[in-house]
Amino acid sequence: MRFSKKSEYALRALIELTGQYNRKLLQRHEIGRKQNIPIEFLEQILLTLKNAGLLAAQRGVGGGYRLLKSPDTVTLGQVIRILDGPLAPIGCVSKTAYQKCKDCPHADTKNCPVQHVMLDVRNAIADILDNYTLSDFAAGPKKRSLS
Amino acid sequence: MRFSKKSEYALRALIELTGQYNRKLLQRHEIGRKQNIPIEFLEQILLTLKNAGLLAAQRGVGGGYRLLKSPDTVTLGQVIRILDGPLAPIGCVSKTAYQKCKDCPHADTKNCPVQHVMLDVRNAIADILDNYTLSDFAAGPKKRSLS
DNA sequence: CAAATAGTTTACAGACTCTCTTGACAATCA
DNA sequence: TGATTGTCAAGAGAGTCTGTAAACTATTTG
Repeated sequence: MRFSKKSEYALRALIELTGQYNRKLLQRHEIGRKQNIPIEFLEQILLTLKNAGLLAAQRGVGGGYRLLKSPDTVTLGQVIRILDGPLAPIGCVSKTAYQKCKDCPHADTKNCPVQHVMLDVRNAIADILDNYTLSDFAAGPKKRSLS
Repeated sequence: MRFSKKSEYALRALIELTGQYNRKLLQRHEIGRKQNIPIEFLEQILLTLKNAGLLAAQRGVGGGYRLLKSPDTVTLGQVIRILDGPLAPIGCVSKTAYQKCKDCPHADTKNCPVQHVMLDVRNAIADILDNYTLSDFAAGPKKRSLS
């Protein structure tokens, strides 16, 4: 039950980009060096984030990446879903990418014990990650609701 | 961010075994048939659960598996950790299998934003799964604290 | 004892994913 | 034009996931 390196790198890269929001462009190698991320892999990740509409890129001399959306409006949940897909621990409790269980004898009955507890888990995860913005995140550890 | 089929099958199998706790032995194919689980794969899972001390097995005619521990004392968190490893979404926030970050620039500083939020996530997951017993689980959907 | 039953163990196969690299290409700027 | 920087497609290598297969051991029944 792990998040991928991709997601982790994406979040770390976004710390840098949030720090430069509305300021300057950041190049791949700057981000890679500061956050210690393999640069070619990072590139893929930045591209994915760009294609998802979070970043803008500029080519050529003095080019680089910048955060397109306000860091107040982007949540960690959004970022992780872009890289890792749904937060839900099993497909049949995902709200953004629901998939019907194929082999569960309780499928469709609304009485599946597995589904019930996994939905709790999904909601707990989403409650945290969908309410945590890049601004919160880049500001570093701070008071949060309750653990 | 998915739990494996192994964990899901394990939980479904344990519903059956909890239902027969202190009653009769259940054979692989009974469990497999009722829960619609590929029998040879199920076998591996039951073995793993047995080796973890949750089940007892008996060979020969009339053999089968039974739950060894009281279903009140076994939590879903325990089961999932046996099959899928730690609940934590990244190694550096696992309480049962901590692993130091290798590439994080904040490693060891206690100021890592990623670590901070992921710890929240880990705790949210563990709070649910480590407080949900097989008895709760096999009893089916019921009132739980708060979602 | 013999045969049937049922769990045990080991091996592995196919598909897929994860992490990362490579190389050719396109746009921008000096 | 040439250097810089992002874009895109492909794939390599290792590992994991989901299962299958086959030989083995223990137990019970007859």
